[in-house]
Amino acid sequence: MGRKKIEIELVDNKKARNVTFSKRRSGLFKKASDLSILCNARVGIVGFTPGGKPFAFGSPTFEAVTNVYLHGEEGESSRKNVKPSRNQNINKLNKELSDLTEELEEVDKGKASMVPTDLDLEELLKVKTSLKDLHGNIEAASSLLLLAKNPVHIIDLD
Amino acid sequence: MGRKKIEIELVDNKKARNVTFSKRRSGLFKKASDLSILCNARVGIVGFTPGGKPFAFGSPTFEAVTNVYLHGEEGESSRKNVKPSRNQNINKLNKELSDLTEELEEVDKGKASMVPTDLDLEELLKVKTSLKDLHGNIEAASSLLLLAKNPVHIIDLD
DNA sequence: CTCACTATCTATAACAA
DNA sequence: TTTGTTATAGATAGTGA
Repeated sequence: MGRKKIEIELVDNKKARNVTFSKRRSGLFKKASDLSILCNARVGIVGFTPGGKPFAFGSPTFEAVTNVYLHGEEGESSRKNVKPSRNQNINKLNKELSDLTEELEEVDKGKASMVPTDLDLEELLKVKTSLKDLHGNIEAASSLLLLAKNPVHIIDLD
Repeated sequence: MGRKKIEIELVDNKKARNVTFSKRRSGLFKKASDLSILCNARVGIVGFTPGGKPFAFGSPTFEAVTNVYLHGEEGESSRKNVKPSRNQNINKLNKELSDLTEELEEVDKGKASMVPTDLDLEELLKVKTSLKDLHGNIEAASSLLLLAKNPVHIIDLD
């Protein structure tokens, strides 16, 4: 699939590895998206980058996947029981995060109208980036939790 | 990628759709596996077939994905013995998150009524520190929540 | 990181069993 | 539904900004 055939084994060069990861992750997401659209299926992907950062993807949306675990869906054989208390914990975490995001945005706006210095804006950007990571963290955690509570079929390659 | 180009839209013929799903899901799993091996990443996939059946795949294993939340990296040791007291821990962590959010709100309010001075940086540092703490708490909460789960059963599909 | 380029390799659409 | 074949469409390795 490239200029040269490669073996499926750890890419030793760290920089090349990251580039490969970036490209292939995008490709994986597209494949998941295509599969979902072509076949009216739901696909969720979660994982960790080589650097340990969590990432998640959902098609049509991540919620569309997790919601089936949470509430089941019409026309489908019942998806078992899920304890509401635990779901609320997850929802609460997500809400806290949403609230935090709003707060930060307001802080940002406030600063913008307060003769901000360049340094301030930089700091805010960093903070916002951290927030974004947090969201990814929660999303991945939520999905994994939902999964874990509902045993599913695992398929092995090979 | 086939004899003919197709649009990415629902395959109307149901039989063809299922064949497509079956093949593309395999392809997706392989892509996930390759990505995981090539880049030393962890990838988990979950979803529902057109027929509503759940499916999942993990590389290197599904547990390897979830374990990052448990132990940060390798190790799948003591996840079997879950203590009932965990709920208390979860609630406690959730409360801490709420408190942190309140703190941030106060920081925000403080800013709003404050004349922009060099104190801005101080406030920003507070926010950043709070965020860092939040991050840690969320990860801890996630881990505890994960601990509360049932083991993912590895069984053959269908 | 991300984007562009493009020669090659890979996945798969259409068929068939 | 699953598997195999084959012609093509699509993904990407290597490289450079």
